[in-house]
Amino acid sequence: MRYPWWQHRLYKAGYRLTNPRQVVINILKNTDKHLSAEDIYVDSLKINSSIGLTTVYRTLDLFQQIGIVQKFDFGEGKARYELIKNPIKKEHHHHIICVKCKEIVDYTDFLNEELELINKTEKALSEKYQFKILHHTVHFYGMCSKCQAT
Amino acid sequence: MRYPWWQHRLYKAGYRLTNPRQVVINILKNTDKHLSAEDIYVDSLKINSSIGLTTVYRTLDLFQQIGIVQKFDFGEGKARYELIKNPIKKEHHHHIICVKCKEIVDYTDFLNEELELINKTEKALSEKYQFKILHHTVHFYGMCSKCQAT
DNA sequence: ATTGACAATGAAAATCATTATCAATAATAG
DNA sequence: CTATTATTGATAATGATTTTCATTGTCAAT
Repeated sequence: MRYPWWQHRLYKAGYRLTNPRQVVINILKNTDKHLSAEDIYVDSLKINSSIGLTTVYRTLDLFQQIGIVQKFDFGEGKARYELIKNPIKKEHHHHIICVKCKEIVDYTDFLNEELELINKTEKALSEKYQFKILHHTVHFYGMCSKCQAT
Repeated sequence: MRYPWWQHRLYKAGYRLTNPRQVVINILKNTDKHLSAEDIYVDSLKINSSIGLTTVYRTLDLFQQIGIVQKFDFGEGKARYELIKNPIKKEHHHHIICVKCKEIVDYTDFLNEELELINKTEKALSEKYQFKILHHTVHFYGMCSKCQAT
């Protein structure tokens, strides 16, 4: 394929390639953090100072719908976004979230053991419920050591 | 124990038993839906017309922190709440969410197969990352059949 | 039963992430 | 290169959640 995978997805779904979309992709590609729309907007201004926050929101929403980006809600009152990682690759991870201070810990333990189950589940669910599944999340919620002390 | 489990948790964590808290618990106990704060507020008015929306929010947040209630963010722009279900019991379930129309499907398939892995993971994570884990979520995101057609 | 300390409440205003509106601009087809 | 649309950006609007603060309720100790 002559285009990057995400560009393929854009075209295949009938959307155009624009500068704001490239900028957002690049920002996400170059971080391993979970960025909020605001974070991405601020970063995007460094590259193209005319990009609007609205466009960032629209772009992230679009990317999420065509399966380029994963949207996370950790209960902070705002969403965070990440490029979808291949579950087979190392970058794939899950999260532990403190219900009090909202600290987020990424973990990669047991992902191999989980992979088979997830694949099996994903396959069965997409047939049974007629969903085209794009990605999944596993979140453990609890209280971090600091907040337990309080 | 002479008190219901949730009441124990309240007292153990140093909180008082109040009418609004009882009302919120009762509403959650008598539904299998994922209610929003507003939903719960509306229902609570039928029981005690002087309860405020603010208190509902505060109560849900408190319950979430002491492990009575599970807070869900399905990406609708508002949170939903549910009493924590015992993973061993039948009521425990996970979710499939349409990234476009936000339809939420509960599923209980493969939960038995999952149980062992979840328990093992939960134990290991709580030791490794020093979290007191209260509950977990598994979400599959995709596009429902209706939205695929559009 | 009464009281005092302080947790909890409710009303209203404030905050803040996200979305709608709409005229201007840019990307692709032909 | 031009026409046709998708896309954009500025702004205003929305709506869920939080803050503030004066009032009230809970519970342990009288």
